[in-house]
Amino acid sequence: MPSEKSENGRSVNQRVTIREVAAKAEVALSSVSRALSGHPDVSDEMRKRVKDVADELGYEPNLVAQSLRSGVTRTIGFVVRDINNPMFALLARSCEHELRRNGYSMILVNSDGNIENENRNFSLLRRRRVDGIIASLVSEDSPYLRKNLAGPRCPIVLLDREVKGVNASAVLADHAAGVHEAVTHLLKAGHREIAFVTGSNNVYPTRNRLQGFTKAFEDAKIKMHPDLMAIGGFDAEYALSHARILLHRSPAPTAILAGGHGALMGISRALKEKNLTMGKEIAFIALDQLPYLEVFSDNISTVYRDTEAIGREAARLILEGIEGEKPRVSLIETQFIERASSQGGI
Amino acid sequence: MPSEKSENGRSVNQRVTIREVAAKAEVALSSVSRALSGHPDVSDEMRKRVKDVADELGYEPNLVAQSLRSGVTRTIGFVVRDINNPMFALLARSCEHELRRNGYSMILVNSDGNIENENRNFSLLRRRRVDGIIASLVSEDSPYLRKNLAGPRCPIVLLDREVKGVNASAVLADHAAGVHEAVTHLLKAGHREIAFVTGSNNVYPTRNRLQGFTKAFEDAKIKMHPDLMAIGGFDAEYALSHARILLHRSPAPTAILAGGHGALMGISRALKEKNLTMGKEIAFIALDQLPYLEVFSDNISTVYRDTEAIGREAARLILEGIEGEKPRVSLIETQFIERASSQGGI
DNA sequence: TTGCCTATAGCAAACGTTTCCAGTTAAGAG
DNA sequence: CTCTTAACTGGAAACGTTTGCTATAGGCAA
Repeated sequence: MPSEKSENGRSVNQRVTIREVAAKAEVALSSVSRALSGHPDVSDEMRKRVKDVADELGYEPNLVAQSLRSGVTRTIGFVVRDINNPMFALLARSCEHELRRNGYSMILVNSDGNIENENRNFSLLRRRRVDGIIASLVSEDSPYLRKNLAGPRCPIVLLDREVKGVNASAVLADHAAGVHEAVTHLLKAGHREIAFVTGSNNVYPTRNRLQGFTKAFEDAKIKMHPDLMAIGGFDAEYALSHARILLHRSPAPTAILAGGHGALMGISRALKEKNLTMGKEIAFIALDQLPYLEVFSDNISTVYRDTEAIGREAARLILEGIEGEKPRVSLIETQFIERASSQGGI
Repeated sequence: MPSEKSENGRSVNQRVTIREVAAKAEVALSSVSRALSGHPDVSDEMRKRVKDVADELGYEPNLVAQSLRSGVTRTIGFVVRDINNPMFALLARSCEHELRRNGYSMILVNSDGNIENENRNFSLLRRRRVDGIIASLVSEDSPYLRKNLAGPRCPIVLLDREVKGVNASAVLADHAAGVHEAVTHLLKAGHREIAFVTGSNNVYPTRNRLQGFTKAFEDAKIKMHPDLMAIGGFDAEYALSHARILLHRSPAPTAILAGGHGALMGISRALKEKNLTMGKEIAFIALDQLPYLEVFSDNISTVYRDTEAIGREAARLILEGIEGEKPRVSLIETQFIERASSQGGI
């Protein structure tokens, strides 16, 4: 009968360890470790012998034990503000790709837009002893922030967030430039009643976009209407209800800017309700090139930024940090891309 | 001057360990461990004392050490075939949510549709000693498959894949039913030249959809045209080139089915090239309710399955497996949802 | 020949937990 | 009053690696 072959005296269920490799190769544990990890103090003969035995036994090093001993987990934590936003999928993907290329794995945790969850996520990553954390924070003024950004003894990269006084790298998009370009375009086309729906200004993108927005008006020496701004929520519900209100205003807005995925959803629903078509009765610009737009709505004007580049850059910054370099801020450019939806309305 | 306070005699850079908690509370290491892990053999007084000291010192257990000792990592590996498919984002998200709710973290690795990458990914997860693996395989006949599915000493859940003779759970969608419904609908509307573009049949969804497709013709006692099927690639390029060919056939197809994200992309581009509008000159059905369709293309008829439910179910199956239950297969229903795009063409 | 250096190998102590086992105390039973 | 038992507590050995230190051997210069 084909017995549960346990040649080496151990149960077949046990995974093979460095100890068994050492025994079979008749060398010391330390030699196996060195031979396999590429340590210089190993003779060619020893290395070959150990590698052969390791292959033969199908030895796969225990990363948990390696981590405990060496203090390095080769794992990066990615805290994402709200994974509902499809941009994050793209970003996380390119980031993971770059990290894996460098021998790191990524643990992705989602805060669902909630500060308490975010705090728990940071704690989890600290307990897991990740080598670095990439974070898209829910807000820049959470009470846990100091602890979470200063506490961990690992490099941190913030995505599109500005937190003063912490020693973290950051990837910031230059939203202001793109928005400035977009709004200037609208003003030149004769628009005056330009509405703007976006999330609250406790995060950098909102503030930065606002800067570009107001500066465009200033540069054109045109007075803007503060009551056309709905600054307060990134979710579709907020955008929907505020878009409804804005559309009932008189004079009605002739153009409308959507800050992010939720705003895009909400506004497009509100427009449909009132039977308004983007690019005809009203000009529309999305302040983010959301990935799904490429597919079916290739007529939507956007302020574009290269999301995959942001992910890659975040990965590079965290790797730099791990190698001991000083934190730094990396600026990503944005650009207004004119398509059909920003026509009309005038 | 505010010196680098090192009250406990250790460098401030060192993380606090169970040892320091034990010292400060003047109890044994083992008592601290038991008190914090909820072990029953601990007096109330001891538990309080330990917890107070732990809080005071800001002790955060080292999950790496816990894992090494206990053999449990509370980590699930998620091998995804190709994260380009936006459905996976949704699926992974709901899965991660369910896992985190149960105290598990998820490591997501992407195979980019490549068998070698997939093999490396499995190896990585084994070395990380994950407690379970959820996998969407590149193909069902990769040479590494036996090793990767039988090798790891942990439960496995396959997503929409059938691999005979391995002891794994699976979440399978009942594509056949939805496709049967969709094709029957088209046949009743008078369509005869129904084209079908999808990935190769070395994965279950293709084979299963094909079953539903042919059975619908059989049940209607109508002969189908095999030359209207393009079975071979999930990527947009494949779909584009084959859709072009199909559209030049004579008689031209009056309806076209897209199997998955890539097919949808490719076909819609081909239609645009020929200036054909879905629901007018040609009927169109997407064999997957892709998340972005809800947003702008709410007129696309689809065969729907609840992607988030699939993610949740995968999480539950893996947790079951960890608790020692036998692997099992869970079937998810699909359903034809008629919208405007499946009109016309006749 | 002697001494020193280099290259390599082995031993054993970590890393931070959990858990088995044995010991202590106090309470309850006889 | 003694014995048994229950309820805890402490000590120490794991878990599977890496790594500092020591030992050995051979080569080479003096």
